[in-house]
This record gives sequence, C-alpha cells and structure tokens, in this order.
Amino acid sequence: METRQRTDQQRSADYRRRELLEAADRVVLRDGPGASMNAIAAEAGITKPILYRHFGDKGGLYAALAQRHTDALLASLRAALDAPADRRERVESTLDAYLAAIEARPQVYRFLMHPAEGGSQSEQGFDTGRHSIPLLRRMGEELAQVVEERVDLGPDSHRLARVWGHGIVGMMHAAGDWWLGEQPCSRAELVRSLADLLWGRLAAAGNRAGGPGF
Amino acid sequence: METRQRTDQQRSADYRRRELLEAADRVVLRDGPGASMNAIAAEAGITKPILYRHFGDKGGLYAALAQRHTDALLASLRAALDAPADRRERVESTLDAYLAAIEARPQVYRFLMHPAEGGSQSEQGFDTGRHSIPLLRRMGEELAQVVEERVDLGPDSHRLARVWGHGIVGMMHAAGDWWLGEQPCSRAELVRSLADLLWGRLAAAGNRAGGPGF
DNA sequence: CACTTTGGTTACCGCAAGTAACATGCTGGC
DNA sequence: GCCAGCATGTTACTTGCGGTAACCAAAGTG
Repeated sequence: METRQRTDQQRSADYRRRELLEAADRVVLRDGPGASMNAIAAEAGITKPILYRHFGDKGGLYAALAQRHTDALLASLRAALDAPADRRERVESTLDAYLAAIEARPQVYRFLMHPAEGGSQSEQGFDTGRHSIPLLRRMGEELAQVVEERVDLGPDSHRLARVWGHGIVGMMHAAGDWWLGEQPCSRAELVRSLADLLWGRLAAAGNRAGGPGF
Repeated sequence: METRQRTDQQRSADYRRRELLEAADRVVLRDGPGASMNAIAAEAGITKPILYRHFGDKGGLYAALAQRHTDALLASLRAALDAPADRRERVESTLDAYLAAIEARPQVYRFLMHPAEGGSQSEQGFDTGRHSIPLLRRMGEELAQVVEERVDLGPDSHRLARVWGHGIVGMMHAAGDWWLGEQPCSRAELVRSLADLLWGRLAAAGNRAGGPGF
C-alpha cells in the first residue's frame, strides 16, 4: 500500500531527524557553538551531506536546534506568567524561571544567545545574529501580549505593552548575562533587585548626599 | 638622533593605523560586518599581511574599530547622564541619546551589536560575541557607577546599582533594537514609554477587566 | 531481471583566516 | 660611499570551513 509506506518513511525520516538533532546537541554542548558540521556529522555517525539533506544549511540546523530549546524555555516562562498569584509574584517567578534556566544549562544559553564565541579555536561561528535575536524578539512579543491582555494601560496600550515587553525582556537578558558571568549574588537577590527596579524604586530613591542628584 | 627617529616612526605608524581603521570603517559600513580582511586591505590599498601586522588578527581589528565608536557613544551618554536636570529628565535624555545614536547610524550600530548578520552573502561573520557584548557590559558598568554614586540606595547599594545598571542598559538595548527594526513609533514616544516603565507604571497600573490580573 | 527510490559515501570547489618567505627602500654608523 | 638593519610591502602558500556533485549500494516492485 502506498500511503502506508509514505507514512512509514515519514516517521522514519522524522526519527532520523531527531537523532541528528540530539547528536548536534551533544556536540554543541561539548564543543561550544563553534562546532563544525563535520564534527556533528561524525558524532551522529554519518557524513556531512546527510546533514545538509536534512537541514539545508547550517542555519537550518541551527534553527531547528534552537527551536527545541526556545520552545522549552518559552513554555516554562509562560507557566510562570500564568500562575495564580499577584502581579509582583508573577513577575518575580518569571524572572526566576528565566534565570534558573540559564543557570541550569549555561552552555545551551550561550549557544542560543551568543552563538559564535564558545569555540576554542577558529571562531567561524554559527550563523548567529539572525537566530539569536529572534529568541529575544519572541520572548518580547510573548511578554507584550501577556501585558497587553492583562494590564490596563489606557489608550495606546498596544504600543506601550510592546515597548515594555521588549524592554523587560532585554533587562532580564542583559542582567542575566552579566550575572551568569560574574556570579555576583544569589539568584533570589537578583530577582528581587530587578523586580524592585520595575517597581519604580529608582524613581522613589533619594539623592545621595553630596551630588547634584542622578 | 635615535629617540627622535623612534618618535617619527611611531607617529607614522599611528597614522597608518588610523588610515587603516578608516578604510576598514568604510568597508564595514558598505559591506556589512561580513567584510573580509582581503576587502579591507584592498580598500586601504594594501594587502592582508599588513593588516595582520597592525592588528594581530581579525578580532584585533574589530576591537580597534569598535572602540572608536564605542568611545564616542559612551561620551555622548555620559554627557546626557551628567546634564544638570532632575533624575527623570536625565534618564530620558540618556535614553534619547542612545536611541538617537543608533537611529543616526544604524550600520554602525548593527556592526557593533550584531556583528555577523549584515553581510549579503556568506556570513562568515566577524569575531562577534566576544566584542559585541563588551559594549553592553561597558555601558552597564558605567551606568551602574553613576547610579551608585548619585542615588541613595541604602545598604547593598553596590550590588543594587550594578544590577540596575546592566538591567537598564539591557532594556534600552533590546527596546532600541526592536524599535529600530520595526519603527513602530517616534523616538520621543519610545523614550517616554521606557521612562514610564522605569518609573513604576507597571506596578501602578490596574488590572484589565476580565482577567485574573497580570 | 531491469528499475526506481532511499540513505549513504568520497572527493571536490570556493573562500576566508592566517602565515612564511621573499623583496625593497630608507635609516644611520663606519 | 657602502654595508647592516629595520620597517614596509608583496606573493604564494596552508589549513579548515561550508556547501555540493557525482557516484554507490541495498531493497522493494513491475
């Protein structure tokens, strides 16, 4: 039967694809984002052209690889965002979810965000930019949507929510990146500090004695 | 005289270096960050090994190139940060300075921040990551310093200022990047929205009717 | 048995980073 | 005036990557 056969083939192709992605994952996590297609193919026990048959080009592989992690991360953020609690708590748990994720698997994080620095040698880099930014964008849009649909921002709420979504995500990202690199404090402290910032503590704080004020 | 000669040579070397950087600048701005060393050398009217003698490797050239722009940007931010006005105004004018800079020369901006996507073809990319992030870090540290020295944050002010510095810079960066790509509103609107966010409007806003609250 | 399809390989191209070895011209000391 | 030395520049190479073409074999189907 022809359709049955098609299905089998399809399933098998998908299976192979998943195997390849897992191999790629292992290599990228081991060698950093500078991992070469050759290395990935070798890890998967095959040779380059097969990879290209499956993913088109390196960007394709990267995209497929990134999407798995991205989806997982977004899911956990969504969960935190949708928890039944007040706004401050939700914000904190979302920040915490993000930071926990990048703390738990820094290699994955670095791969997703800064694809091109990890490799020990030639730094040919992955396709970068074109894919790392989309993750931030996706998170920003996602957050914007949640904000817009839950917070009353008056007229112009669409634009405002968007700006805030991307802004908050950027804040989280940059602070997280810095924190991950220098481990200057506990995760909880970081979460609290960021939430305080979003809660207007910068505006509320007084000027330091002796200066013209910030 | 020997020292005199040294000086002459030194001056001449510095001059050459500047010429090379200017040529590199032109090429990068024209061809995007994927510009090859060959192309840069050609633009400068010389050949590759000379570039390598001056800058070591591609990363070195990148670093030198980036520093010029970075320094200029930081100077303008510092000016805004130090203007005699109240805190809110300073924050707004700093945001505005940053956004104005990236709006005025998006090519430079993309080169500094996302070095590896602009090239029209092969996307070999510049050295990326290792250099683009430092700019954000520098801005974050700089801001942290200003905050710490001007705002009274009670005990733990060092840590808090740092977190906020990097967080605010990240917010500015991500929002700016998104805004630059989609031009969804005027610069002034964006500045206002971000300042509002920092001023705690997210915490102050009410819940939207019909939802469990954000 | 020929015959297409599917999953595989080897061997290659093009190109960019980076280097080695060679050429040339200006310096100053003898 | 002539040779040593050094900066400046060149050509020609190596290596390693992304990507592709062409070939190969096994397995089901008329």
